[in-house]
Amino acid sequence: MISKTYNPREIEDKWYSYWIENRYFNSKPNPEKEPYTVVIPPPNVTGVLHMGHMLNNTIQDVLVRKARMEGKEACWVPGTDHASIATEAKVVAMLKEQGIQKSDLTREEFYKYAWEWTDKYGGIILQQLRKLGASCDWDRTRFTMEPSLYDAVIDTFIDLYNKGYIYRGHRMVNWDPQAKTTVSDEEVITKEVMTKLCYLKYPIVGSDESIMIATVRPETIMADSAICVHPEDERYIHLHGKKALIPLINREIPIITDEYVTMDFGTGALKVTPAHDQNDYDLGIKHKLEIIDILTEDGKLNEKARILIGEDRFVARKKIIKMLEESGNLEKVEDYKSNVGHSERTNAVIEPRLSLQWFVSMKELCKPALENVMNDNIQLHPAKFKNTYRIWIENIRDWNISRQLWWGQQIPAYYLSDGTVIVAKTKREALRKAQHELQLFALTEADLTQDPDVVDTWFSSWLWPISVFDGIKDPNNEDINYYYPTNDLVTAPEILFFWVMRMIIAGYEFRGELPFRNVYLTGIVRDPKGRKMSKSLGNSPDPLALIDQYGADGVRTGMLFSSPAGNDLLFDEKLCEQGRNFCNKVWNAFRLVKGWTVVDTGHSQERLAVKWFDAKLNQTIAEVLDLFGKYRLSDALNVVYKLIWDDFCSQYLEMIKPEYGQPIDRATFEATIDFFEKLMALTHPFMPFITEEIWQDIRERGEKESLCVAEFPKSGAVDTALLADVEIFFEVVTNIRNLRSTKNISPKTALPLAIKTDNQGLYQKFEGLLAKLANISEITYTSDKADGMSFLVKADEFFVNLAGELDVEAEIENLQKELEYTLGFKKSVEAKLSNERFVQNAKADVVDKERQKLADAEAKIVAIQEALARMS
RNA sequence: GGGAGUUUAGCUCAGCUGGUUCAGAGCAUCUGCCUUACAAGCAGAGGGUCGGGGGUUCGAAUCCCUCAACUCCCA
Repeated sequence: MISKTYNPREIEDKWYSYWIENRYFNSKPNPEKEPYTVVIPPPNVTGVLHMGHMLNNTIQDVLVRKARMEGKEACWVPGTDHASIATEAKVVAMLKEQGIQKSDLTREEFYKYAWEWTDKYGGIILQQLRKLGASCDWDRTRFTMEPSLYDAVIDTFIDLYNKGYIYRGHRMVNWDPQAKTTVSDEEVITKEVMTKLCYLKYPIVGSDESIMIATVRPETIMADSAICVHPEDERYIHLHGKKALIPLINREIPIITDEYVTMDFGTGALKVTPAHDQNDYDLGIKHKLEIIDILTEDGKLNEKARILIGEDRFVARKKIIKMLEESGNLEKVEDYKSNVGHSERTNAVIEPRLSLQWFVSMKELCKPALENVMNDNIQLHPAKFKNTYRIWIENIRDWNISRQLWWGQQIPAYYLSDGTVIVAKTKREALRKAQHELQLFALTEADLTQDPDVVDTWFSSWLWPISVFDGIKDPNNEDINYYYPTNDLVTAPEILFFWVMRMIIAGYEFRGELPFRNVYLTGIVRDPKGRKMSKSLGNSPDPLALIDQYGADGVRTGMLFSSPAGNDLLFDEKLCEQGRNFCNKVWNAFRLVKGWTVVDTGHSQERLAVKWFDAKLNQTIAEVLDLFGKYRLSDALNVVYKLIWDDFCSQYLEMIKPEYGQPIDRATFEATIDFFEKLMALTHPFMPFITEEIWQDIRERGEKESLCVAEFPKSGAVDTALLADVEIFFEVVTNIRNLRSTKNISPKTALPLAIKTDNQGLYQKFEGLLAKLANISEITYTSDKADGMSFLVKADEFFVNLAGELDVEAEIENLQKELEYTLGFKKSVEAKLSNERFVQNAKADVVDKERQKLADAEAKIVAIQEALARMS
C-alpha cells in the first residue's frame, strides 16, 4: 500500500546515501566527455546555512544535475572560506570567554586555537547542504586556509609584486580604533547620526577680520593645513592668498581656492584636514599641503595636537567646544544630521586614517576583466548588470590588501632594520635575496622581520576557481587543464564587484583565460514584506526546519518558483507549501498509475491521447531546454509544473484512466510509463529525491542505476496540427463543464451532445475522449439545430440537452453578448484592413493574419445570427 | 551629490527585435463539488486605463521625451 501523501523524510536520506555510496557526484577528468564545472561560492567557514545559501545552492544543483544527466563530466567543487575578520572575531570572543586575551598569545598559539575552532565548527554548513540534495563532489572539498591554497596566495602576491602591481604606500584607510585594524569598505556600516555643526572663527593674519568655517569635527582643527574657498565665491575674494590662524594653537595656515568647495554648504569656507578625511587628503595632495596626524591608533589625541594630548577623540570634541567658546572663537552650534561610518565588527566610529599599507594597482590588471565582460566572452545573467559592472570597473581604485589580523595568509614581506623590504616566499629565501641582491652577506635570519599583517580575504578567494584545482602551484596539472575555465558561477549581485570581478582579473592574470563563462546572479532573499532577512529582525526561517516540514524537494521548488535571475525573492512559506503540494501531486499520479492492472489487448485503446501527450511533451521539452539555455530556471520550472499538473494529470491521465476496477491495455500503459519516466527525468534537477524514488519504482532497475545519471530528455518531433485540434477539443470540454456548473448539473449525469459543423471528422476523432472528459452519453451531428443549450467554438455550434427547462432568455443574452463582441472584433479588423497605409506598410504575414481573422469572425457571426433566428 | 535599475491583476512576476480583441502565468479570492490517484484535491468564475503626461508610427505594455514614486550601488 502506497501512502496517500508523499513522505519526504523516509526517502531523502535513503537516496542521498545511495548517490554518495555509488559515487555519482564524484568526478575525474575524462577526455571522452565534455567537462561541466561549477565552483561553489565558498561560504564562511563560520557560517550556518541561511536562506540565501539555500537559493544559491539550489540553483547550482539544478544546473549541475542537468549537465550530469546530459552526459557531461559534471564537477561541483565545494569548500569554505577562512573569512579572516569574521573568524578571527569569533575566535577572539571564544578566547575571551576562557579568560584569554589575544594579546597574551603568540601568533602560533593563536593559530592553534583558530584551527581547533575551525575544525570543530567549520564546515557545518557543508553538512547542511547535503540535506538540500546538493550534488557536490565532496572528495574535492577545499578550504582557503589549507596549505596548498595558502601557498597559492603567497605565490601570487610575490608574482604581482615582481611584476610591479603590488606596492606599499601611505593611504587613507578605514581605521577601527577599537580593533586597531583597517577594515574594508564593505565592513563599514554608515549610520545616520545627530551631531553638532560648529561654526568657528579663524582670525585672518594681519587684519581684524576673521573667516568662519563650519565643521562637525572641531577636535581636528589642530590638524588643519589650510582653509579652502570656492575661487568664484565673492564673499572671500579679498582673502585669497592671505593666511588664517588656527584658534587655540595659533598656527598659521593658508587660504586656498578650489572648485571642490560647495559654496552654499555651511559658510562656504572649508577647513582642510588632510590626515583625517579622505576628501581633504585628496585636496591636500593636490595643493601640496602638510599632513598632520594628531590621532593615535586607538583614537586619542597625540602630542602633535599640542593641546588635549591623550584625550579620546570624543572627549576632546566636548572639551574643545568649551575651550573655543571661552576663547570667543565659537560663533554658534547647530544640530546636524550626518552619515557616520561604523565598524561592522566593533561598532566603533571609523576613523579615516593615513597608514602604510599594501596595495594592488588595479588600472592595468582590470583591463581584460572589463573587455571580456563587455564583449560577452563572460556573460552576466541577467545582462542588465553589465552596465553597473562597467561603470564600477571604470572608476576602480587601487586595492588595499593588508589587514591587521592574524587569521589569514601572512604577507610575504620581510623588513631589514633600516626598513628595506624584501618580498620572498620564506624567511630563508628572503635572507638569500638580501645576501645576493643587496650584498649583505653578514645578515642572518634574525635580522629579518616578517610583516605581521595578513592579506584581505578576497585576495585569496579571487583565486578560488584556479586554486581549487591547484592551478597556481601546479599550472599544468590534469585537473586544471580539464576543468578550467569553469562553466557557470552562481552568486549574489552584491559581491559582483568584490568577488566576481576579481576572479575574472585573477583568471586572466594567472591563467591567461576567463575563470567561468556564465555568471548567474541570484537575488536577495527577503521576507514577504520585502525586508532583508536578518537575525535581529528574526524574520529568517531555519532552512533545515523548512526541509523537515516540506521536504527538500518542496523547499527547492518553493525557492525557484518565484526567483528569476537577478530578482529579489520575497520568500513566503506558502511557496514551500506549493512545492510540497506539487510533490504530492506527482506522488498521487504515481499511485494511480502504479495501481492499474494491465491487460494484453493487442492494440492501444487510447492512441489519440498518447499521440497528443507525446506531442505536448516534446514541445515542452524543447521549451525547457530553451529556457535553460537562457538561464531562466524559474520559468523552466513553471513550464514543467504546468506540464505535469495540467497536461499530464488533469488531461492525459483523465483521458486514459480506465473505469474503476478495469484494467488498462498494455500499449497505453507502456506509453504512460514511458512518459512518466521522461517527466521524472525532466523534473529531476529541480526535485531530485521524489523523482528518484518514483523512477526507481516505476520500472525494474538494475543494481547501480540511478536517475541522477540517466539521460536528460531530448525533444522529438511535435505534431502541431494535433495539438491545435486538441485545443479545440479542450474548449468544447470546458464549455460543457461550464454549462454543468452554471446549471447545477452533477458531473455524474451523462448528457447527450449534438454538433453542427462542417468538419465532422474532427469531432469524430474525439468522441471517445469527449465521453470521458465531459461525460457525454451520445454524440449526434446535425445540419440544422438540436434541442438544448448551445454554445459556439469557432464557427461550430454545440447543443447539450439538459433534459430540464431551457432558459431561452439567458441563452439569447449570451449569444447576443458574443455577437456584440465578435462584431466589435470584426470592426476593428476591418478598420485595419481598410487603412491603406497599414496594408502597404505592414509585413505580408501580418496582413494575411488579419484577413484570416476577418474571415473567421464573419463565419462566426453568421453562426450566431442563425442561432438567434432560431430562438426567437 | 553621481550612477544604475524598477513601476503590468489583491500579491510575486512573464510579456524577446513594436503587429491575433494583447493584456498573460502562478499564488490569493469567489462559486460548486469528499466524483474510489490526490480536499496538500477536482470543476468553473471574477479581477488590470500596462505609474502620470506628451511624442514617433498605419499600429505602442513594447521605441523617444518628461514628471512622479520606489530600490540598489558609489560618494
